[in-house]
Amino acid sequence: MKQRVTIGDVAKAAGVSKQTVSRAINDKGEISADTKERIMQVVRELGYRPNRLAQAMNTQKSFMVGLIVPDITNPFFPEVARGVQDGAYSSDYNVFFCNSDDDAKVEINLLESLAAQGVDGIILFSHQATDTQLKAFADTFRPIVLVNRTIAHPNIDTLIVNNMLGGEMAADHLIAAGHTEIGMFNNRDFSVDEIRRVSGFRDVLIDSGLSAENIINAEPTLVGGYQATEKLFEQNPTVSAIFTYNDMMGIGAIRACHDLGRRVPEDVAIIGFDDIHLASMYSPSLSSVRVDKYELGKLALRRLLHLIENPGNPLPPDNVKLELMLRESTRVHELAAATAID
Amino acid sequence: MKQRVTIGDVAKAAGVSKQTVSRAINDKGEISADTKERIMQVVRELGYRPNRLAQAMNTQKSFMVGLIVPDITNPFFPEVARGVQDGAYSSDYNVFFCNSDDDAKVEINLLESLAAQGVDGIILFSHQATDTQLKAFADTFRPIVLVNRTIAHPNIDTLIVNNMLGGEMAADHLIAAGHTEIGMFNNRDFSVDEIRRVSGFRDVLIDSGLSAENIINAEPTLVGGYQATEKLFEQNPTVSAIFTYNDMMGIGAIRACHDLGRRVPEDVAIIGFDDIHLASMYSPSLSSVRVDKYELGKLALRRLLHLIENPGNPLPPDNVKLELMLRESTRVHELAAATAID
DNA sequence: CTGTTAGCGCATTCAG
DNA sequence: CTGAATGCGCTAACAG
Repeated sequence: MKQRVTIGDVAKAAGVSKQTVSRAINDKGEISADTKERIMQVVRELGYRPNRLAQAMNTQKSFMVGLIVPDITNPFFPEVARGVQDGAYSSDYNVFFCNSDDDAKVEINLLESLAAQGVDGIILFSHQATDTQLKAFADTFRPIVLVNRTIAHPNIDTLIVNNMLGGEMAADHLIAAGHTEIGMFNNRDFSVDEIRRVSGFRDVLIDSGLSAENIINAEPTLVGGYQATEKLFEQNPTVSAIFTYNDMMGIGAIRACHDLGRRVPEDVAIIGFDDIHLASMYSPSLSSVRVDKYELGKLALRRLLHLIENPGNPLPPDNVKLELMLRESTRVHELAAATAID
Repeated sequence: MKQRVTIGDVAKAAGVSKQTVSRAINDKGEISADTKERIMQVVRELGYRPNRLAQAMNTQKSFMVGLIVPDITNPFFPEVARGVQDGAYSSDYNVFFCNSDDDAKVEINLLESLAAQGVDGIILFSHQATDTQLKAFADTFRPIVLVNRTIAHPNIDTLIVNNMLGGEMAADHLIAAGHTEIGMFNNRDFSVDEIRRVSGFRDVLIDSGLSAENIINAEPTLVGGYQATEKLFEQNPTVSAIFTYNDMMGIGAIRACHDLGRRVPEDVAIIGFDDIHLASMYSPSLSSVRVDKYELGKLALRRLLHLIENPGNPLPPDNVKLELMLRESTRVHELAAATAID
């Protein structure tokens, strides 16, 4: 294989020093317009591209960032990742998009590995690592943007979705529709901001004098939602509505209802969370609290890049839009055919 | 922020030279057992981790690889990515998992960007860039493993799924079930190995004396499959079965049939390709030609790492398993309730 | 405006 | 078995 062309090759071909080439390509420092033009000409001819690793050695800036999520196969996260990547690419960054398997040990390993690899910062969705672990890591690292979790640390910034509000929106709707026995599926892990969506939901039930006991903890996946549904109806066969921690659980729940001979929405209304693309294409389509995932990714990246440039000075808190999308899974009296793709 | 500890810090603390530390951590070169033990002790105490960027400068090996796919939000690819990443992590590599948007320009940009970033190799799912473009890139780069596409070039290795066979399996089944008017949804782009799944399917139809004209080209997405279905039935309302390029199109097709008042499978049988996790959870569940995605990712990575270690000597061709998964979308006489999660 | 020197953190020569 | 020099490709700090 041909060796990649270096700054030295360009310098030689242009008859100048390496430094001058560096100045030309980085567009800084004074340099005469025509030598610059001449150099850029050579750069183009030789197809030179600066070696980022070498650049990173001096500048301590690698133009790499990490994105760690618990489950890369949950469609929510790839949609977030698109937002992160599009933002990153337009600022000339590359993104390590990593899967932690929702496992504390893997999370820490990934953090350490990315740090050793030299990333300039990390966007982290973490449920498992403890505050202490994350703080210890942050001590020796650079900016981290933590999503849906708050840790007080100079290197850790936070981006929170108003999950409690989302839960309340869903609860208000189901109660207004007349449901009195309502089930909730929560992520099996808690103690983080994210599960506020379920506690927000639950608070509304309690305020309305309804039972708030029908909670099942399970994996936030298709299978988790499926099994939680079986369990729920074993415990309480009279439930007529379910609110799920995310859409994957909601879809699993629809499928389970189908297999259990309970019709959705006639017998059971279901509302999910996230509004992944699939929610509107499922059959019946799934009502859901929409999170603007692409925007969420873009915002997280924006916060991170800002912190990289301005250590210790995070942007003012962002607001991620939420919207209750009502579809067939909560709709009884309208015709299914009226629902198009959205 | 505390500065990350370097090899020099360890050397000083252990009272030896940097070289000796280097030897200790890399476990090569002769070094006495007890000085090594002493050094490793200090390494642990200080929490030292070698800086990969610096290592890469000398060794020309960054322990980073790229994975470029056309659509990160198609669940097929995250499942492949898991295989790639799990393989990579166990060999101490990090993976840039990138989305090309199925756009030639983006593909090339990503390739160039990853190359500048210093990756040791790239796994590429590409439909858009031309052979010429890819060859030109490969000329100045390192190993590439191309999936489902063949290009003769010393730096380009190939991993092919036997798509033609998969198509044939699906066709055999539908014909045996008595279908005579069968639609096919193909990826809008062609000329690559991957679309052989549809041509394999088509060949069987022709050999059986059936019409092979009901082909629609569309985006390989939910919406693409949805719209293709509308178009297909406009053109030929008598079609009783559809084979789709991938599962996303298949699910879009089921949903479209539902909205068009055609029952699946009673009026229309549907078979997809890939067997993404969702296929078995959709309602009705989608029959599909299963590709072992995780294994595919692992194999691709294995081929790539082998090529990184042994330039120019690819492994013998691999065989990715295929299996026809029959579910509700092609099943008329069995009870839906009989289908559990699989 | 341009060239020279130095060094980022590490591994690969070599001496000792 | 260990230490001292040299350089990976590039940029920052100086010279000139």
